[in-house]
Amino acid sequence: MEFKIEKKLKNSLGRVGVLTTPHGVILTPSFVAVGTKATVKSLSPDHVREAGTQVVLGNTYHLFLQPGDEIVAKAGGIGKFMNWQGPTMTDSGGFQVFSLGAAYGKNISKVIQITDPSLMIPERFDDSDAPRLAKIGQDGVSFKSHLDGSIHYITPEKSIQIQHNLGADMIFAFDECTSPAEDLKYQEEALARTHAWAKRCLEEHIKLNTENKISLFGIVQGGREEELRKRSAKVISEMQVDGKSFDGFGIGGSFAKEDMSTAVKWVNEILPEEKPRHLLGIGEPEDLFMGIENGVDLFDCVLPTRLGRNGTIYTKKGKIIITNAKFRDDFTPVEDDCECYTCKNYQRAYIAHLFHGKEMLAGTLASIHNLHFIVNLVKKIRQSIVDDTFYQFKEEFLKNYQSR
RNA sequence: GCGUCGGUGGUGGAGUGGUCUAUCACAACAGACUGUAAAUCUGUCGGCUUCGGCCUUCGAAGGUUCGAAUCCUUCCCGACGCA
Repeated sequence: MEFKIEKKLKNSLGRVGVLTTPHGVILTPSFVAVGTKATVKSLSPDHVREAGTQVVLGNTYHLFLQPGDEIVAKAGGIGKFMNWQGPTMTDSGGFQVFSLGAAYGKNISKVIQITDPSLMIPERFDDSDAPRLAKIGQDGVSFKSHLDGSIHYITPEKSIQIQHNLGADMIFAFDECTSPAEDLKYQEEALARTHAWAKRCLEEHIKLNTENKISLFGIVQGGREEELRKRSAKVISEMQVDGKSFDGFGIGGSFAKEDMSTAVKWVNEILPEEKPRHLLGIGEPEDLFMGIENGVDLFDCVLPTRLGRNGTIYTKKGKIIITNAKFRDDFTPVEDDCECYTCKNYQRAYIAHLFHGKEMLAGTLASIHNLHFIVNLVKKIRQSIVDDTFYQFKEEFLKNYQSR
């Protein structure tokens, strides 16, 4: 993998680059489509490509459970297996430590709405009895399969082994994505663990990466604490094994919306400029502008496809819920100037009808548009940096987007 | 004409003397969703409301009762059976 910065955004951390992988070139910043189980839900690879997507991200935990990484390896790797010819990535399962652990059965998610910091401390009295499918030990994480209840112990080494079997171009270190509700003491503990695991991931990766085809991204954590975030960025970027370090970096964690931009900035001011940075799991239009302005090169997010399947569609004037009564007789396209397959061929009334009728095509058409919308928004932002019109573009876009 | 069974909120369908504006499902309406336990989940779903309540509902009208969707009478409507 090779990363080249082509242009920088003045007075900020933002940049435009070219990331070359064994399966093709990625023009960054770029939005990565999420294909957890080696499929971008409801879309064929043709749809994904036609939406402008350059990279797809699969998931270690999910593919390990089903169909099993050996099967994917025998199929020729995740790309071949799912018939995606372009670059691929896999997430390490670190997010599942959070989503199936601390967040399990709770109302906590990747981005939470909290303004009052005092509200963020509580949680961790003794909730060790709380039901969860992921339990953290010093050495790794014990997962109870959400599919059949079987127990699986995932260590950093195991995650890397699975990811090498899956065979994506870029893989991630196994980390612990912490809940923002954890207190400082826990964040420190978890961060130490993430760092120790990162080292083990790097060691295992170097051992396995004999053909030098796979690139490993280290993940920065640290919650909302400036000191921890900066420490993590430093530790992860300086980490070396046999003179080798991480090829790129992920920025992880669950954020309060207000904290996200500061956290990203703290981290990217420290991470080495010449390596790519991936803001994990982030995705709303506002966040993409924020991330790019603050030096992020790659994003992935389930929102385009999840929102699409659930009936929410992106437009330049904000999101619309296509099942709303007013769209039942709206015979215009979702967006009249959109180039996606959905907009070129279908009316809102028809898509609304498909959703009301619970037809499978509903989620597909909505996801095609949403993925196209987000992927191309990032492309346009990239172009605006090239054209020196980033700030104008951002202001204009957000004014329209938030006008409703 | 006689007999039997039935008529419950948009629909289906519970409830058979008080805890009933009435279980539940569907439909409808609105909302949520950020490294996918997600084609999922939440809320509303008779009217009014100063959100504490108030008023009106179970085919219709009477009646019994402290109290009726629930019991009785008559009527209306539907299905089936016998003439």
